[in-house]
Amino acid sequence: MLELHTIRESKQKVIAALDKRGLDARNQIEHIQDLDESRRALQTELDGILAESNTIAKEIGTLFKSGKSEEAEGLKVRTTQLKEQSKSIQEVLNKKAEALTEALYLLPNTPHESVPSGKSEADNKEVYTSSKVLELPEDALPHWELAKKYDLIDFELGVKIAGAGFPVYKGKGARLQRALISFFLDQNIAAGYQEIQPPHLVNEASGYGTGQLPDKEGQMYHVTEDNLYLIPTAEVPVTNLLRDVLLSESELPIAMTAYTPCFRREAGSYGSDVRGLNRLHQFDKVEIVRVEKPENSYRALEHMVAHIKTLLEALELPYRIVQLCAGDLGFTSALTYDFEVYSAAQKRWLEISSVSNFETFQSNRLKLRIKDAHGQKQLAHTLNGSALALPRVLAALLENRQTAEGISIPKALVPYTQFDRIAL
RNA sequence: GGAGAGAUGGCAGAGUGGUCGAAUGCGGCGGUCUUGAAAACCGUUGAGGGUCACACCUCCGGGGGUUCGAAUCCCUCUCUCUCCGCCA
Repeated sequence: MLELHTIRESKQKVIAALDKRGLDARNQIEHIQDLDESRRALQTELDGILAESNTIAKEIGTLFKSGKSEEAEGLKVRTTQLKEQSKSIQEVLNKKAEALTEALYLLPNTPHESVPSGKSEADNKEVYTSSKVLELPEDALPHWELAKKYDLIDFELGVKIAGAGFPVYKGKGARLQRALISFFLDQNIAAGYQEIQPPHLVNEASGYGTGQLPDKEGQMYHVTEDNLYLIPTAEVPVTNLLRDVLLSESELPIAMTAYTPCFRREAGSYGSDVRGLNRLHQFDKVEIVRVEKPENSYRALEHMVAHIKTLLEALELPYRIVQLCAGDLGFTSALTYDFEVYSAAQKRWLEISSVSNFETFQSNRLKLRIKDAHGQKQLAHTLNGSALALPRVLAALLENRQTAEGISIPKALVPYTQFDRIAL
């Protein structure tokens, strides 16, 4: 969530930044400011009362010890009054503080200055395109047909076991999936990321920590019996490893990578978007997460982008990078690059990675801070990116690498798959 | 599922009603010594609010209560650990 002092000190800037997202936050910001001011006024009033009552309590103690119990009894009357006062102020104060937190939770992150303005996907800015886009023959098949032809994925069986959006990978399809996971993890480790295997269920505090709650409440599977959530991405458990942590500068940067399945309810999705592997309730993803000093975070973001490029190049896939416009930016992000792979058979771009700098938006909720050598504390910056999301990579591999003799496996993957072709 | 124990600063760990924001150790920071480092020794070192800065206030898992006064007593919730049972 946004920092209160930022709102207090640069109110107009915050409003302008949120306006770029297409959000008129003037009233919300005013409301927050009112709550903040009245909260502080009440706090000051309460502090005064508590100070007096502390002083009297000490006096009473001294009086009792020196045997002047009558005088002490006299003072008790005053403390009783103070107690009543402080109690009623405290009640109002708690309500204000709660309302303030709730109001702050509802505000999305402010976009970085360089984020292009715009309303939707259509306004995103293409910043890089890899060599040339493959031309496939007219009879090229989409991946769901290829998956069937070579018996790699069974969507119907998934429906029987769980429901739509829960594919069953079989034989070389399963092997290819596993190969991709290992390949990505190994590449990430080689780039300096520490491998983590986190829990796949998280508690409520973790959901709030990275910003899925309360914003995306309905998009996560909720195990109500135990009040746990199935993770929508490894970002949640991995970033929350650092919740309530005070880091020393020497511990930075922190770079972690994790493979996990991801679970998303995708309530409201429909149509051709959900065909095949395009949108699933359960999918695999390898994630990278970084914690950085504020002054280094944008350089780190560029490094992440460069690293993800190497993954796609190793897979020999045509791709482009787009910078999301303010209107398309995720709730928690200040700047996001999306990687999209071209699906020749579907004739469309498929998002396979999203790399973001959250600046202090997450760390403010997480209470993730850095302490420098002089004892100065500041919030860390958090970043993450997919490296990479599996299903669409798999889809793109199948579609882009189909030949009359079957599907050829990129060289870099062969050591992992142990086969270089999927044929009938 | 049953029984018991516990939750205190970056970490470990003392503290059963006022002298406790809290002993001690480790870690961190500064210094002495050293060519440099280690060791040793000396000093320093919790977090949040508030203030120009002080003052002041809050915080010993969360919430409530008793009391003039609570880390300490009571209630409650959450979580952790141990033993038993069940089990991959």
